[in-house]
Amino acid sequence: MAPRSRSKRPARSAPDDSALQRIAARRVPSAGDARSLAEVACDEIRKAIREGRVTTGAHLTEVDLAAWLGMSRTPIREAMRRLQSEGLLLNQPFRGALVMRLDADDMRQMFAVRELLEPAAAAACAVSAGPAEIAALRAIVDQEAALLDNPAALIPLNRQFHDIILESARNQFLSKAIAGVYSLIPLLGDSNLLNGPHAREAHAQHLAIVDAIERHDAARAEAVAREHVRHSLKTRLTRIAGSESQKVK
Amino acid sequence: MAPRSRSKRPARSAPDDSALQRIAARRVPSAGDARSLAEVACDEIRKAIREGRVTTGAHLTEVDLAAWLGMSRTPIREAMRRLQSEGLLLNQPFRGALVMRLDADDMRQMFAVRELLEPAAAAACAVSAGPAEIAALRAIVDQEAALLDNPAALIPLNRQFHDIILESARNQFLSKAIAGVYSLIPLLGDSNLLNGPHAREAHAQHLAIVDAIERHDAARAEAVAREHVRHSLKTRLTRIAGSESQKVK
DNA sequence: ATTGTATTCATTGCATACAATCCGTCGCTC
DNA sequence: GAGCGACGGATTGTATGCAATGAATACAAT
Repeated sequence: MAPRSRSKRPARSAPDDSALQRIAARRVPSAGDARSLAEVACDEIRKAIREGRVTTGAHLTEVDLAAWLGMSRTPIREAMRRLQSEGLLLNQPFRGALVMRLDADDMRQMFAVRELLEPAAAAACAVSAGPAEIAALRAIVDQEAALLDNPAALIPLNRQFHDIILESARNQFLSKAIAGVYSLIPLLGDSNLLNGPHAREAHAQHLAIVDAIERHDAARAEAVAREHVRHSLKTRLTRIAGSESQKVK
Repeated sequence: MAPRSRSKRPARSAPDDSALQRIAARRVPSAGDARSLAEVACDEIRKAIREGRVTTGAHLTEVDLAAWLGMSRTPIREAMRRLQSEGLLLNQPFRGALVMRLDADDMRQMFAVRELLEPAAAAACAVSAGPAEIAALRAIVDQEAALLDNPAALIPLNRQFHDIILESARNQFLSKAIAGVYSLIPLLGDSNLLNGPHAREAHAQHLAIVDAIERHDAARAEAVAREHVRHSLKTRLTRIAGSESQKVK
């Protein structure tokens, strides 16, 4: 435990470079930086969670985060509220907020919903995708093929792939529902794409999905997308089972 | 009226009373007026939208709402942000927020998602519902049977019915996804349950769903729930088509 | 030693003041 | 008369101060 750190406000002895960066960025908004500090805070906290720089169990307080990011509590409040409603943070009554933790059962629930939504999105995309969108999907899959051993490049491509399908499905409610689930994926730990064999299999499935979409074969797109989700869950569960043995509880 | 009923007590004058109050408040934390002003504002605005007291097109500003509800802009901001992320309000850059308007196409998109999620919830409920939950569902359907011509009573029953199914499905992500869609239903206008024939049909479908759940017949529960959603959409589209003729542009 | 109580601390809720920003308009120049 | 820039109103974004409250802890009494 590293709990009571009353002296969590050095602020003058420990110059916070990121804090300075934020202040500088605010004083010189000429670069078209129209983002509010609340959005900045949201993204920074999200990134910190994704990168594991804030551990599940540490309780984040408004003042600590404000000091960290060099802004006042107000935008921090707003960011924390947003992250709480997204499900990334868990509001602990008077003890700050915890980073939400998802166990294997949560993961299964989450993938059960993905297995409902993503195949539907793929099917809708197969129905309504135009040539431009199909070309964009094809381009992404082509890039993937050349980067199968480069997870750092693969991850944003994967995100783009799914985003394009979602947009082509032309259903804002479906998009929002899936986005609500996607935002919690960082809580599941490292991406599956760090796993070479999984990345190859996922790429093959992406390819099959694009082929089906190009032929406007909704049933096939749906089936492959469902298999894609199932395969992703299987990989994650296998990984968890492997690391379970070294968990000290 | 002014919901300004916050009881700020000195908390020092009556030791025994305050102690008892604290203990009671701890046992039932969500029952008292421990709601923050932001929550109050959220509920008030929601209610105003539901009751049509704010028209789509009027732009709500923070200061106006703050004056209306007798609080400062800070909790209003929080409430507006929440309603925006729920999709009830549309943030207009620097001109206040609009009440979101959904057209027939939005409605179809929304029901397409409901048709994915709600049958899945009914199926999961059929698998995992215990006797207590089945009894609760049965009780609601029984009450419905006696109130088929009383929409004001039917509407909360309907909500409870779906809530119990959702909880019994034991999937927090499914619940959140459906909740995200449900919260926008007030934007669709009056409830279908104001329509007598529809209310009867909906009740019959509820009954069939409970029967299936009681027999743990997931496939049947899923099929009836899907039909339930489809029927609801059909009723709404019919109503819209009827009122379309009197719409000026 | 254990229990009940008072104090202190950490944290949030809310209000208010101020700065930044956007849009429309008016006046100025050419 | 037309283009253009500055000003003003409206609205939101941010900082900060204060009050309230829950939790932890030290302390006294039995």
